[in-house]
Amino acid sequence: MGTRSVRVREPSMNDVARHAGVSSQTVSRVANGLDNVGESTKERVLASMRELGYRPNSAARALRSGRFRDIGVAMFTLSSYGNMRMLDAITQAASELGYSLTLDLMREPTQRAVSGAVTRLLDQGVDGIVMMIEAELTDSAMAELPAGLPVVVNTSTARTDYPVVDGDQAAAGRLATEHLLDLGHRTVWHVPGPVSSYSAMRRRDAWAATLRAAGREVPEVLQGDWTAESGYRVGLSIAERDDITAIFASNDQMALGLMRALHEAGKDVPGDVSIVGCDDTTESASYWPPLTTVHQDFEEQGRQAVHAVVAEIENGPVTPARILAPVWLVERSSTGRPRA
Amino acid sequence: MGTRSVRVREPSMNDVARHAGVSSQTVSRVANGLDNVGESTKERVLASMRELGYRPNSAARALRSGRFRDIGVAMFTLSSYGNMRMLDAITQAASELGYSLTLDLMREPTQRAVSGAVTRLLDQGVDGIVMMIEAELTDSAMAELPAGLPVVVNTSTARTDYPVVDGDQAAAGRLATEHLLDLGHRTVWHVPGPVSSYSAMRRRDAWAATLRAAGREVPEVLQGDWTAESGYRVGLSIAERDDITAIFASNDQMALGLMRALHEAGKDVPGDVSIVGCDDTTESASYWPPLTTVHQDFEEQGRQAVHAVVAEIENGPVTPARILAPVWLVERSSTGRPRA
DNA sequence: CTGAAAGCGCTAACAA
DNA sequence: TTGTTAGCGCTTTCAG
Repeated sequence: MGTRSVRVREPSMNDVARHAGVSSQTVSRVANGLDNVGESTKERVLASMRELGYRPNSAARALRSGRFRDIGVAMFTLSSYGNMRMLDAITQAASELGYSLTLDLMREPTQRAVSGAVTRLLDQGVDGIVMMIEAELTDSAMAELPAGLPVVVNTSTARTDYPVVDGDQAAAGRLATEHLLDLGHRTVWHVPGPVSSYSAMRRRDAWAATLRAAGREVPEVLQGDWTAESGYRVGLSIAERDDITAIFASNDQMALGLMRALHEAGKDVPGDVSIVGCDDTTESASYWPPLTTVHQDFEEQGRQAVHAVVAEIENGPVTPARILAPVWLVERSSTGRPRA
Repeated sequence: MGTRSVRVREPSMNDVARHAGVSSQTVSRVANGLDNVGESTKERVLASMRELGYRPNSAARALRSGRFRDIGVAMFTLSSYGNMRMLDAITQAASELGYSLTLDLMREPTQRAVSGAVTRLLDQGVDGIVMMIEAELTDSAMAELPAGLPVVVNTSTARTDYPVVDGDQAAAGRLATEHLLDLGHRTVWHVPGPVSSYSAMRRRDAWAATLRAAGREVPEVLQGDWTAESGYRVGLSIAERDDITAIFASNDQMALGLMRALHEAGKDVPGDVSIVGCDDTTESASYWPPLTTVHQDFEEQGRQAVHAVVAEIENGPVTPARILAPVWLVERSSTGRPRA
């Protein structure tokens, strides 16, 4: 303990080979778990490895084999609940498949930032990339990707030449809206996420379509930007209106802000206004009141994304699939029938 | 354009050298930004690089130089607000210093899990490791680390032979408690995080010490486990008691759960009970009521951790520092004077 | 089942 | 300022 001195040379395969009295080739075979090695030889090699504290040199291996067994993840802020959950699932899935994970965060939603992230990841030597981007810049940024690089994108885009994994945002918008309509509300108002977001756009479209299909009026949108703060501002702006009895917020944070504004204005949720969120963050069950929301299976999305890149890495280009993770409504206490 | 075909060989330094009519050594110098290269030669090489789409091979570089310019992060769940923020800051700081980041998540708080993570990171070839662990297993697990490996730990432990970066948990507990006492509360109750957590323990100790220093009774602890759910359960269990007027919860989520239980029981916050949280999560400002809490500078911690490992990587062992990031109280609406 | 030879792409050390 | 030589630790290929 406490002897954290200068770094010494790590033992190499040659060292192990010499120690075990075999060729370095045999050591390599043992290290890679190949079966064309005699039982006793294998034992001997394993023993030497242990004794010497051998650790394979991934640089040498990668140099030789051209594979790093490393996948890169490029995404914007971790602070979004969905991103965080997906990253969690991605790390787990990657490690289960024997891949390590290199993370690169993009600071701004610009094409430059995306290219920068991809470049850094590529320079680093990743075998494939999972891109978690949801803005419009996707397409042009993706055009720069080197041909043949396995890539999986989180949010659907116009392009269709790489696998896409996403939640079923259309269903999310529909489920939330139908729930409110079923409760007897005349129509449903909507607080969408930023216009640059594909997910937000898809939820919004589904909300409007559901309303139209039911023959209801489609109110003007109450623009938000994903933050609770924006939900709060929206809430303040409509707190005095008695004609608004049902609101679908495109994420839980905005729903939270909305409820805070309503509380401050002395309105009751769900007595005066029913609120539905989206994502089902861990804490939404503890909001006041506990939030009715649409659950997204981010874990599933993360897992699918990794499986898709790894499949591409190991088996070459596949016909790009488009995977939609299911969503479902979680009914809690922020919704109810409108007052008679 | 959908031409994601088979991968072709990437151009090497030799290719660039041939193309530019110089030696591969010169290309290397240009690639590394050394200044002992003629201006015109440099231009020519740069042009060739661009034309051929040259990208340095990090495996070869790492093999030769023994450095990957990669730091590993081992941590438990991403779902804790603090971890998430720190990881965010760590990624940013690493990329600013020209390091890439490999992430490994440990699934359970066991020694085995920690060793596993370290092993994977080491096999991957990281130059240093930032460990974000806060349980007691730290010490024994750390004992296994190879000598000479730059390591920074997030939570203080008994060991002192590697740099430690942490928030000032003692100040957090003191600030929260003093705030409530200053408001006129007779004493302050406490909902600590799990007993296995060092941070929780330190906040708790500070809470008790502050109470004792003020000559107040130190009530029994209301045990939580970081989740909002546990805060809710605690809240339910004390909802009927009129002698409890002030509670310090060791994180914001537990405070949220606590407030939900109090609301359900018809109690007013802060009218009947004042609540202080800890961490200052983004959403705590939108809780109902907006939460008074102790702000932790997780960004600072992440940044410091990276700077510390990188310093160790680049300059060799340093005398291990113990860095405490400052905390401060953020007063919002969940605290007030007790009823007369 | 085992070994020898060659070389992946790069940089450190030296020479010109 | 530029080039030459060698070799990092491993795996691929080919021989035995």
